[in-house]
Amino acid sequence: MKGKYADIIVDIAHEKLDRTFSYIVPESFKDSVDIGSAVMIPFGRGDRLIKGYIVSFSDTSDYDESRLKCINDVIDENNGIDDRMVKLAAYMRARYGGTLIQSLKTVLPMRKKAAQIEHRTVIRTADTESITAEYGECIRKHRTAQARLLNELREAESLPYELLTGKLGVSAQTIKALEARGLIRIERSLSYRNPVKLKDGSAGELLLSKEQLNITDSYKEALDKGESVRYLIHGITGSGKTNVYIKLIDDALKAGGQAIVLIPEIALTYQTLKRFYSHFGERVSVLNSTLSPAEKYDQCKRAENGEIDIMIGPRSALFTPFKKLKLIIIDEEHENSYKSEMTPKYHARDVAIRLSELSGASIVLGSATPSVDAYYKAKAGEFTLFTLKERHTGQTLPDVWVADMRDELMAGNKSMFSRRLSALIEDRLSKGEQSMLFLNRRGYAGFISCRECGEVIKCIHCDVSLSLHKNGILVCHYCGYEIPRPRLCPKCNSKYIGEFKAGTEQVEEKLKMLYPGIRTLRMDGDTTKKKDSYENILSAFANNEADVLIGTQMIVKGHDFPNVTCVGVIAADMSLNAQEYTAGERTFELLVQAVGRAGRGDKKGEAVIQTYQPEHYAVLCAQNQDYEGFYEEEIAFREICGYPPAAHMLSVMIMGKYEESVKSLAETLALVVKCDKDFKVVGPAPAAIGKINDVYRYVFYMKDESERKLLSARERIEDEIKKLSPTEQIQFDFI
DNA sequence: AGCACGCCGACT
DNA sequence: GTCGGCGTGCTC
Repeated sequence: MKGKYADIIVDIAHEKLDRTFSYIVPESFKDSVDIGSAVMIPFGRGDRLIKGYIVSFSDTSDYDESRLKCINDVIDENNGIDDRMVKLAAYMRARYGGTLIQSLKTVLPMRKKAAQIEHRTVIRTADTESITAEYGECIRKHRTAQARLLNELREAESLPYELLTGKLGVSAQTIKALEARGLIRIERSLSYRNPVKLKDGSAGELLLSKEQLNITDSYKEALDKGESVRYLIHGITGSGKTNVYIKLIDDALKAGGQAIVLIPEIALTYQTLKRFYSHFGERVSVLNSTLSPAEKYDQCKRAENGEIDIMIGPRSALFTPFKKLKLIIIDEEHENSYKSEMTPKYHARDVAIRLSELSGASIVLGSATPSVDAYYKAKAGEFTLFTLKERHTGQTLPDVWVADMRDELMAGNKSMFSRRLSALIEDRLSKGEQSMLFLNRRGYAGFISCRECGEVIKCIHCDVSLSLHKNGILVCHYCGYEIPRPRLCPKCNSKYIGEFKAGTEQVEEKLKMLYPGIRTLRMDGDTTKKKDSYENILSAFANNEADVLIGTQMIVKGHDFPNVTCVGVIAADMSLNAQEYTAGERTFELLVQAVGRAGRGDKKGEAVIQTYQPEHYAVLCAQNQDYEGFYEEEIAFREICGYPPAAHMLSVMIMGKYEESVKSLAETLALVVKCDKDFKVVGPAPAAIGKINDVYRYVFYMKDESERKLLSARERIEDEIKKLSPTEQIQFDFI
């Protein structure tokens, strides 16, 4: 039970503070605190009040008991479910690195009532001349820290506070000193967010096919026995996965349980939600990015109090504090957005599996193109595989053509559209039907390929394409191998070798040149920057306001356009040559999805995949919609090369302002693991994006079949970091 | 992270 | 001698 003392993690993300501190629990708070509670505690010499989280209780303390301080206040009471969440955070800390407080904040994200996020900016209040004068003064007086800051301010009007204390190594008191002298001021800005409301629908009847019943019956059986299950549903688009989910949730709810449904943010549309609302009404709640932190907090409280039973949302909805969690569903399980980009860089699928273990819940993954990872788990018996092959809408799959762009060049066609695709677009124009042109921009990081034979210049060590740098040198971002850019194709001696150039703008221009009067819509990073423009473009296209929609990744997901009967993939290769081992998987997924956009109405669709590598299995299998075939090829590749899921991988990224010190730190850290163990360390080398905002990035990788070995390697690196306490930032990524 | 302590160079 | 910037170490 609760003891006299509470072990508390303080809300400061720093390795040196990444441990618990003991505090006395005053008698008056005994009833309101529990594991996971947020409390205010006096910390440090000045006894300044900071926030902390209780992670455990004890009756004894290793620390001098007379020097223990008291908990000052309880900010957030809770009812004990957070024991599980603290364990989940501990798992995430152990698996993905970082500090426990970072993991805790991920897991207990909505515990702050604050409706706004504070952001600090340092703004200079003097003109350039006086700053320069002051700078000279500081140099003379050897005030190096102030000089560094003033030097930056000569160039910039304002700088983010965190940048100064982090990358520049200027301490808070130096900033305060300059503020006191009236040279700068610190501005605190608050950002707000607007809420979005959804309406309820009315209940409808669910008709399930034999295939679908197979899944739901099996679940019901396990549920009756009080067992939990792990399912992977491989269901082609239109096979009615959502109806299966609804039935599963229905059963879980009837058994007194609660459910979490994860959906990629992009698929979180009104139509999808409506289906859940119409079945479960007010028992459903939705978390999305448009909710303010205060609203998210309210939703969590409702879940905790049992006012709702189903939470739908992206990745973070996984941390809904349900007391009787019985089912976790992850739809479109292969989606990249389930992987967090922030420390801890967790994957929702893996964390969900751990959460299901901690709470005794079942877990159901669903996808039209399951991730190699999940399929591998299913093959290994960790998940039960179900396949949905029938389309309940009765639509047929489109005819898919592969256009070999090498042949096009040989036939004298130097344009970016193959003859087949041109013919189809013309045909659709005459019939008043619509086309979609999908431009694969993934891996557009300047690889070099031969337009005649399709050869791509690759690294001799790593089997990834080399990137062209501005100085004309080809560099491997895995191992650092470099060669000068060749003039002729090393395979066929053709001089048609170079960077592949094709942006959405160029495609649009070319189309307008070829077909004057054609109405086009363009959707990419540039055109969707404005708020709501994403929805606007899609609805304009749905209203037949354009003949062709040109876009990147974002047009292949979600929305159905019944009048689209032609889909063209301009350059399928681009993602094949991305510098990631998942390039094949990503390409296959994108192609299957893109092709699936054609013929969603009653009219039959056609699709053209343009490529320089028509023989690549990702292209061939996408053409035939052959998932099994693709998986077999892909897993063979992963096994041979020792990539996940056949092995685990740990990447270490070092980021800092000075390239030399970043590089040497990377080498030092790599050496820690290089010399003493038998597993392969690749690199260090500059990261795929070697410099962002003047911050240099170096990276090295380790691959091994043993998860434990890699995690212990990470611990050793973390120890070394603690010892050196460098100014550079280090990020781990474990797959 | 942020605060106190104490070292060391600069200036009266 | 003192003043004050800036590195160092500690925080229950």
